[in-house]
Parts: sequence; structure tokens; C-alpha cells
Amino acid sequence: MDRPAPVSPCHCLALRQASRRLTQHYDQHLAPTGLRTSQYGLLRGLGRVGPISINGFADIMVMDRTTMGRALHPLTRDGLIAAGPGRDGRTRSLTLTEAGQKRIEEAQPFWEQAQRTFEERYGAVPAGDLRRAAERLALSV
Amino acid sequence: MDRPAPVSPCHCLALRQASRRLTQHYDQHLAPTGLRTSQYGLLRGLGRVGPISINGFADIMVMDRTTMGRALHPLTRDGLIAAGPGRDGRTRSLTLTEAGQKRIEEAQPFWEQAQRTFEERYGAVPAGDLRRAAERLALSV
DNA sequence: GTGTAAAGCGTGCATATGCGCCTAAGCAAG
DNA sequence: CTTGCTTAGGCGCATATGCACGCTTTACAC
Repeated sequence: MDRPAPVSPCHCLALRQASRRLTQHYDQHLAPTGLRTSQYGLLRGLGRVGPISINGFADIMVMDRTTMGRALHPLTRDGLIAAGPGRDGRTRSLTLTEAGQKRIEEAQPFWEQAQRTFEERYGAVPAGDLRRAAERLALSV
Repeated sequence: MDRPAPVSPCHCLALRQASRRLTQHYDQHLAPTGLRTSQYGLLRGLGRVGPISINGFADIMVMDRTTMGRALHPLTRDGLIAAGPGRDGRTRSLTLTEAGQKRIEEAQPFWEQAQRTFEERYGAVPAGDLRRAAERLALSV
């Protein structure tokens, strides 16, 4: 997998490529848990901000609302997230189930190893800088 | 679309969120051209490194080979990229067609505006730093 | 109360993403 | 020439991504 120089000074393309690579790295570490990185992120996020509506959760996770709706399917199917009725007839209330909480705890060591091995290769300081820059982008654009 | 603080110190999650947001920004600007950001990136990339095989192009663009194979479908369908026979009976040779070259030129002003407006909001210097950090990640991990 | 706007969510469509498995073609050792 | 490894690519499956459109429910002005 040796490649020539990356093609283009496009900020977006560079970020997309980096995102793909990093996702692959984390996914490989999380594979034994049966969770993808995206799903682990959703569980962690819901654990912090739930109970919450789909739209609210989508905003927090920086996703399109319809993407969120569909991303929840495999998680509700597997009983990791419960989507009960909300305070309205419109809203649905998302909560992390006990199985979901347990699954997070099982997956955490694998996530930590992914995070750690990435920091070892890329450098912990640059990794932190990159993360903060990405967080700022997600909030600002 | 105002959100609370982003959830998690996970490098991967932060990068994925930023990637989604930025892709949305560029996609909105490129919408009049009928190209998505990803497709514009593929055309630009192929223009630089083509003719090339699918696997070779996938490596350069930091994609899975199967993802590349499928991403080419709408582009070959629309005649922007030609997938002729390669030097082997196995390999296929990807080239940018004249229509593809023309499409890039048509789209360029829209891409430039997306790039520029992002830099205005996020800051040109941080944007460059972020792009270089992302490029390094794509090559290193 | 009623009409209208807005909020919350779902669905259809098209593309994006990558893993596992498969086939075909080249290539080297015997 | 045959056996076996490697390379190039396709396809099925499942999830990810978001736009356009539509539906139901609520909020609000009047």
C-alpha cells in the first residue's frame, strides 16, 4: 500500500481521505466487538446526552437527521438503543439500554488501543491538535 | 443548527464529523455542476495520474479498491471517465475523457468558491494546517 | 375554534464505504 | 505443461450519507 503524493490541495478531499483511513484503523480494532467506529460513537454519544430526540441527537453528532434515523436501525435491532415515545406525539426518545451500556464497556479497551496506536504512529500532540481542529470545524462551518 | 459541545475526545469521531460537514459545504457549492465533491475529486485526480489501473488509482485516492470500482460507475456512465482495456487481460485503464476535462473546468469556479468561503470562515492558515495534517494522516496510518 | 406555519420523523433514490468471497489472468518453479 | 502463488477486478451484503418529498402533530396568531 505505498502511494505517490496525495492529489490536490483541496481541504475537503484531504479531510475525506484522512477520515476514511482513520475510520478503517479504528474499525479494525473494534471488529472483535461487532461494532463499527460510527456505532461506537453513537452509543458513547447517546450515553452522554440521552434521553434525546432523533433530531436533537443528529445535531449533536453532526449528522443529517435522516442519516441518524437509519443509523439507529441496527442499534435498536440489536437492543443497544431504545427508541420510545417522546414528550410529543411527534418526538421519539432515544435511550441507551443496559445492553448498550455493557457493549460500550466491552468495546472500550479496543477503542483505547485504536486511539493509542494511532497516537503512537501519528504523534500524540499532532493527533490532539488535529482532533481539536476537526471539532472546531464541525461547529463552525 | 446550533449544537452543544461535540461529544468525545475520539480522534476518529471528530474527523468523521468534520469530514461530513465539510463535504456538505462543498457539495452545496458544487450542486449546480451535477457533481459531488467526491466525484470532482476523482476527476481531478485522474486528470493528474491517469491513465492508471483501478487498484492503482484507489491507492492514490486512499480508497478501498471495491469502493473505487463502484464510484466509477456514475462517472463512466456519464462519459466523464473511460475504462478501457489495460496492458493485461486483467487490468483496466482509466482515462479522463474530453467531456470529463470539460466538466472539471466548468466545476472549478464552484469548487474555488467553496474552498474560499471555507477559508474565510475557518481561517486560511488553520485550514492549510488542517489540510496538511490530514494529508499526513492519509499517508501515515 | 380555525387556519397556517413550524417541528419531528419517515421513505425513495442515488451514491459512498469496505469486508468477504469469487473468478480470471499472469507468472514462476518443477 | 502443470501446479501453485500473486495480481486485478467483480459481486453480495451491510451500513453510511444526505437530498427531495410527504406525513402527522404541535404551536401560534387571529
